[in-house]
Amino acid sequence: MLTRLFSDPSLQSDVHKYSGWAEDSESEDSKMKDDDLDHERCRLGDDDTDDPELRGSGAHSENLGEDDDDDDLGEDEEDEDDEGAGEGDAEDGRPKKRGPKKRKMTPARAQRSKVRRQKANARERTRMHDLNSALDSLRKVVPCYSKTQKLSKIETLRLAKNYIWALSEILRSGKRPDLVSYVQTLCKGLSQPTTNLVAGCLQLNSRNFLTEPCQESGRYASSSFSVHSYPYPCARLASPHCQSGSNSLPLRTHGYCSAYDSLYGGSGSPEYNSPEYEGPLSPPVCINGNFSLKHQSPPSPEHEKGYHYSMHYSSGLAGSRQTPAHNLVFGSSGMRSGIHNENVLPYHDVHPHHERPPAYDELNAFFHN
DNA sequence: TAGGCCATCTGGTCCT
DNA sequence: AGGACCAGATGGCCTA
Repeated sequence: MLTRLFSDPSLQSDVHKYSGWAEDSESEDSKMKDDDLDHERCRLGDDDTDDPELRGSGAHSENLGEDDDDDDLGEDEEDEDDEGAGEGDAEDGRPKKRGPKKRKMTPARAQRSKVRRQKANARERTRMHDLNSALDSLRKVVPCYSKTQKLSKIETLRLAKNYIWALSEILRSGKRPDLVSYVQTLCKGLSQPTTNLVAGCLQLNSRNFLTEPCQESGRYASSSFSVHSYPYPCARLASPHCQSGSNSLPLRTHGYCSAYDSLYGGSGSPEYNSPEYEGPLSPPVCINGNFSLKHQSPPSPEHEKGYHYSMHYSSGLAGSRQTPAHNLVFGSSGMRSGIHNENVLPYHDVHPHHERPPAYDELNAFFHN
């Protein structure tokens, strides 16, 4: 909010005045910005110096505003030592400047400073790009991934934290968690939109909680949230072919898609190579069973063995009735139907092994026991 | 249009 | 001195 407040052009002059006060000098960045012609924030530049050492020199500045009587000091004053500026500060009630005397800003020094600043900017950009790349990598291994509707940075971190926590709890307890608590754990602290997104990715909107007997798979039909009987969704999501393919059920919502898109879209789907998606899928979070990391597609008897405990979505879920009590927090936007996890592409197929979170192997082994 | 999110610039601080 | 890291400031873009 403060940023917003400061963003108000009507307030910016006051903000800069404040900045000048707070930093006991004119705004140095105004000079720095002058050096960067492609940046719009050069608006305050009135000096060709950009050496931070000149901060607090008491040089003239519009930033100091109308109450600053030092404006008439002129540029000559800028090269004076701190004492002069300090006295001026004292008159303004500002603390006397301490520290080494300011060195005169020669053109050579100014040029060096400018280059230094530009290099620092480039490094900072690179650093932030690396950070964003790492965040993208993280997005791909949390239970909800979409290239079209990326989680925000903060939501990615929150979800990752929750995910780690949930997996840790699974390992610690040695039990399959309750579906509801699992989802609640994942979504703890997330915004409502993100919660809905995650729930959608997990195929867990309200209707999923009111299950009808599984009519298609016939395996995990249940009307309860039984840990052992409820068909947990695999959150291996957002396939590269996440399109409303002709052979896919309408699973896509708000730009993300579920594992089912990949299932029904399949490699043979015309949409499979949609340029919209090209990254790896999110890992499975089939907490009701093993993580099926070694599944192959198309399914084979080995696969059946592999996801013996895997989630199976009931087509009946799509049309199932729901009661308000089951609405939970997920809303109803993310409902999908007709989900068969037999068709879920194995995580191993879409995630290079080196990208697989280490926990998955352990968890996979665990659920195979 | 307000608010959220983001990229970028910037100066400060700490460390090598 | 220079690099890494951080946080504040700012403007752009997007969406409800």
